[in-house]
Amino acid sequence: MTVVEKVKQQLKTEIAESVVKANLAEASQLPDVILEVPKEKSHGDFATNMAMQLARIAKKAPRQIAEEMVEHFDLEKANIKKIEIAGPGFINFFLDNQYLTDLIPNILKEGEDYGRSQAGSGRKVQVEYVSANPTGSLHLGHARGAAVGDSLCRILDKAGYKVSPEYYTNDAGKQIENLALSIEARYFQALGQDKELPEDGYFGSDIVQLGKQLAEKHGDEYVNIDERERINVFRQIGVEKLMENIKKDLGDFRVNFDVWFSEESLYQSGEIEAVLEKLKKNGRTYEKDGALWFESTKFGDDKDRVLIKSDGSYTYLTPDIAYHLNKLERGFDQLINIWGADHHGYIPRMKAAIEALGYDRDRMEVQIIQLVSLYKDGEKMKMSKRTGKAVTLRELMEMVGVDAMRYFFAMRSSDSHLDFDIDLAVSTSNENPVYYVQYAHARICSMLRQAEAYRDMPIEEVNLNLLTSEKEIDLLKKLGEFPEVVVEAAERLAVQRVTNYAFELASTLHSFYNAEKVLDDSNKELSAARVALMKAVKTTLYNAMSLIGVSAPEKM
RNA sequence: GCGCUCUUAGCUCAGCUGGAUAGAGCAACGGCCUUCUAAGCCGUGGGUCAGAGGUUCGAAUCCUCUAGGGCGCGCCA
Repeated sequence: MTVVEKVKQQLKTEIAESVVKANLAEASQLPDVILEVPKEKSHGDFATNMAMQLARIAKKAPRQIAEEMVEHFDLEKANIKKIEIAGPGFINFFLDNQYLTDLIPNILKEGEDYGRSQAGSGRKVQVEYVSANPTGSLHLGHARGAAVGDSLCRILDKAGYKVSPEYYTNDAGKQIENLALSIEARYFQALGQDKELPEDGYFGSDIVQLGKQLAEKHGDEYVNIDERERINVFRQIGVEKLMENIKKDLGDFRVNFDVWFSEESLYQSGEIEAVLEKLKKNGRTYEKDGALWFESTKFGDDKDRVLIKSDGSYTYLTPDIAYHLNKLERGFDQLINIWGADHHGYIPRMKAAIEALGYDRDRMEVQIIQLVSLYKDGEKMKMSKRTGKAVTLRELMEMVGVDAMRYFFAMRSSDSHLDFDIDLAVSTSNENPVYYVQYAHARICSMLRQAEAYRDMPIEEVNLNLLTSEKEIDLLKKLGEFPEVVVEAAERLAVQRVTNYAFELASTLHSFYNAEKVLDDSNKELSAARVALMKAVKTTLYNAMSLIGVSAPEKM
């Protein structure tokens, strides 16, 4: 438990006890004690709305209740300097903030682990994201999903969950057939022969390249073999090659997976057959018009879904159900799927399937990633995977750099549209928030480089009680918030909380920097204390930035 | 048409699951470098939280309706 949590806990206990002591309510009737940090500084360090909540139970006016509570407070025990009753019945607490300086030795000791907590109590969470078909390069939409998914994994891990990031490779089915046919066509074209691409083929330049490479490497070796065999070979080569590219792109984007799960493996292991059997046995299927249907409407879907088409092949849904059963059987407490906005209509049927298989539908949680619109020179760029004209993750990475992309994608809540302004992301101006945060880190590093006399001083020898100015207390408070921010971001799957926090901490630092001088030879004791504070800020900034995959430069 | 979702300052968005006078950044305007990095700081202006009802001590937040945007609604994937 951090110092801040201890103090808050203490205060909550005091609040609860004051209610009981004042005979306002029985301990059993007591609502949860809510402590908030007021927006307005003049409203104290913490505030509670307990008096208002008790109005009905105690049958008294809130302000009257507040007064009776205040009479029964043990100020010393709860570290309180001053109490005020304000507004409709808020009780504002002004604390002796000296306790905050204890944060510094803690942060320095914990280092990269500052912010880590046991909030998730080791619950096993699987996060499946990106999962793009190996039929081309990753584009902008995937990039946002990748950034959000990876950041989320890092945050969940920090908050004490046991996280398993996973990529589901759709290496089977019709789209892969089309990929093979597209490669075949490009291969023939590279050999100077005429060959049409299939109607739903992939027109990307990477496929053209691949066809050319195959022609160069293997000549006409594949021209005269059996067509089935040729398609098979191209399918394998295509999946392997494109997955290789995808992995490379993701790696360079600082996104890593523990598990790459192959759809094809579900066919080979017989799990698709097995899940169909299970659904049939549970009486959740029926036959109609020569197809096998899943009664998903019994579980809240708006229409039933076909599992086996009348031509005998599976729909997209079928292996996906098998995949989700596989995940559930692996014993995860929670499955988090990160899907593009175009798949949101797919959620009810997947939840229906999970329920039909006998699991709690809420075991699976879907985080929707909304579309990204790219702007360049004030103009909106359109993306389309099929025409091959899409802006790819790789291209954008080369244009604006990983840091800017990761920051921008982690900056907004993922369920709202994002306008990505390329010119803004590359600009090295003050319009660019990435630099604002990085600059704060670099600034501290610069100071530490010059702080030879203090930077290696053991923390026990530093008089931290000298840190009493308003800006110093602001910084300390902000530092203390970090662990809670991580926990909240994890619980609500809200990556942007961490980004906003990093921005706020940077802002508090810049403000402090302009108000106070850290290195001052005429006051060495204070300088030493401030250097220690700077080290703590540096560590916390670094940790926050790591969570969203943004680098923390030492010089800019 | 039905379902999901979004609508907050001129622009892009936060808003801690119901709290006090709704906040940032950009843009606009005015200040701050003989002092540790001015990619910074300080200040000013800017709002019918899309609209209308409701729930209650209290609503941007919860419920209903309306308007507008996005996405989805295949024996496609």
